[in-house]
Formats: sequence, C-alpha cells, structure tokens
Amino acid sequence: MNFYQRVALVCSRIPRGCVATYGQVALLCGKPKNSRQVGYALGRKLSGWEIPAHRMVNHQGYLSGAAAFERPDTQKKLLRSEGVLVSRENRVDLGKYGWKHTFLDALAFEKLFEERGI
DNA sequence: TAGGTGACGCGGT
DNA sequence: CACCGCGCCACCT
Repeated sequence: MNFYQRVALVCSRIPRGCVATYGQVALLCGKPKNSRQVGYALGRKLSGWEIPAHRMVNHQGYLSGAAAFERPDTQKKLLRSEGVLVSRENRVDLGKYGWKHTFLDALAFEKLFEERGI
C-alpha cells in the first residue's frame, strides 16, 4: 500500500467548497493513526502529482499556518475563492464546511485503491 | 542504530 | 477558551 498516493487520491476528491481534516484523510487512506504523515506528504509534495492542499485543516478547523504555500495567506485566499468563510484567526467552521464523508465513500476509496494497486 | 522532528489528534485541567 | 502532555509513526540526521 502506498500511503502517499492514497493521500493524493483522497485529497483530490475533497469537494470544492469543503475542507477535510488530516485525521479524516488518514482514516480514509486506511491508516487512522497516520494523520501526521498526511501533513508530511503534502509538505514534501510526495506522491508524484498535484494535490489541492488548501482544503486541509486541523481537527479544530485551523489552517495549517505552515510555510508551504506561496504566501502566508495563499490558503485563505484559495478557500475564500471557493466560497469558504475563513475567520481573521485563520479558522473555518467545520460544521458548515467540513467534508462529511459517508461509509459508502470509504468503501468507494478502498475499491479505487485496489483498482489502482495503491 | 538511536534519537529528534512534525501541515496531527485527543483527553485532561 | 487556553494550555499541556502524551500517543502516534514515517522520515531524517
């Protein structure tokens, strides 16, 4: 299993106008305890292809704050351009914008992983 | 090989 | 709400 490619695939499926948490993505990738590796994957741009990293926030709804974007407010701008409200403290309302994936989504991802051998 | 590190998560105070 | 500590685990010295 290639965790980083799975991360890329899951992130690319986060709906426009939604945000997901690192733990949520780790869970969907089949490694519930690897939330840290999700951030690592995005930061090092592993996995080989483009990832919509701006839709990732921590479990409290705060934007990473990491210096991985062009400018400090790049993530905020991208989110706002998708209609996501970002507070002055760089926080989003998870209840409103958090991606609510279903049990079926999880199954669909498992299937995709298998098909692609990752 | 052993330890340090971190775009994290969660429970406690 | 703020802060803290600990668990976690792949990477990187």
